[in-house]
Amino acid sequence: MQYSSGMVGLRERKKQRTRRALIEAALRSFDEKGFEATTLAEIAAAADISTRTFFSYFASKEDIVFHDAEERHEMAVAILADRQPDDTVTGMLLRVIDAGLRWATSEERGTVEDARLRLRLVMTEPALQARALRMLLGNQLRLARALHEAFPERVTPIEAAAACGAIIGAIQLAVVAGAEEDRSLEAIYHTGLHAAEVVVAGLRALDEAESAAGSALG
Amino acid sequence: MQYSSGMVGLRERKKQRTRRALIEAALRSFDEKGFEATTLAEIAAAADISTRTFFSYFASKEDIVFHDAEERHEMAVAILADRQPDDTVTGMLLRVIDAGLRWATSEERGTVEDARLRLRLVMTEPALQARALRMLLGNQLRLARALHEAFPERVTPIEAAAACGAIIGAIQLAVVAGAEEDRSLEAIYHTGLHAAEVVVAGLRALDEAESAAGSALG
DNA sequence: TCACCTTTATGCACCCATTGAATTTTTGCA
DNA sequence: TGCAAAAATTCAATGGGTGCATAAAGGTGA
Repeated sequence: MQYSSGMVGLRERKKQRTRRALIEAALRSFDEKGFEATTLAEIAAAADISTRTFFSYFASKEDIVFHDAEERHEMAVAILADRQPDDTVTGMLLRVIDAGLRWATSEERGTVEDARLRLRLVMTEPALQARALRMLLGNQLRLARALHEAFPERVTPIEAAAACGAIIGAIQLAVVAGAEEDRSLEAIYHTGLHAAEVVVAGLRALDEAESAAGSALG
Repeated sequence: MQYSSGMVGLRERKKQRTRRALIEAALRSFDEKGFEATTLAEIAAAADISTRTFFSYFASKEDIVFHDAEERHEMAVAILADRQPDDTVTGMLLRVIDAGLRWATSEERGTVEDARLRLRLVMTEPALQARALRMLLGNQLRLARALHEAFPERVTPIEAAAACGAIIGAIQLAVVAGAEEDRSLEAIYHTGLHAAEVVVAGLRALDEAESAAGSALG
């Protein structure tokens, strides 16, 4: 049952190799020439397949960049799935956020350069930004559903949606706003966490003190 | 200085008439056949211009749907621009939110049908959703800058971004999540307000009581 | 009213992503 | 080896979008 890469046939191995080749060729080209300037024909040629065949690997040019987004989301949902009796809504949400931010800024499976490139591309290329935002919206919806299922007695579906939308929306905007200056991945990570803390404390807290930097995270 | 439609030349009037014709023809067709199924050629033909000329009126097919989004955003920024000494961050933000929600769900300048159609299109058509999200992100950034300028002593630029991202992100997700059932425009308006209140109170409040429906709004 | 300049509009030739259909090549397996 | 299924290829077409050169108005001063 496990696809441990040794017991699968030639067919599957070849497919994975082509997939890898496509991703690497595309990312290299996006890096050098930009996303728009890179044509599908070039990407396909670099991986030795016809342009038509490209579409049996990815549904669109944009999808190459987000090829591993699904597992990230599954990780987030998995965290919510095993709620313990003494878990709190904010506690679990912050755990999800922390894991997600680490994922985006450290990137275990690829190099750190990949993470940096991806961030740059999404900030720069309109088509990728649009795709990323749509994906983010979809994932937020699923996350909200998972949150409500984890805490059915504390949050309504709408409140779960508000909570997920708020915390992810805050992080997203804070990161984008802070990205104007050249920043390290660590700085981005901390900006995201700070934004999350503001949301946990509530906007009202912004009016009650000079700064809302609290102790939301252990 | 005022463009009162009587003192402008024939050139300008003709341009506005063509623009109107494009918008109306396009929206009607989007409504009847869907966004994707409507081609630029049809839209242009309905307004009696060549398809090439279409692009001197709108930069893309999607832009027709959001033709009046800019003034909405200017209204939001205008609210923040005249902060009074006793205004609070959350108070002003809620005022902006309330105005924006009313704008989207009541639509003074067009019919209510226009508002309903636009919501349906954005929920349904991937291309429009992507465009809407990108526009929303840009507007949030500008709103965050305006918020920081209105309260430079209370919120840092990052906190302003977190606040705007949180409240708009919460509303967005709550509205999208709640849109699965057929809902009236009033119901959408109230869902949005409820989401905003959750954010104002803070996510932590979700853990402190059974429900977080508070009295954030007078 | 005419000549002249500036804005708009158009036609045309492209590029590129994406899709459908028909066909051919590969691979897995009996 | 031979055959069925999966994958890759070829070919054609659609549709959004752009650059460019040219034509048609519209505005303006003399």
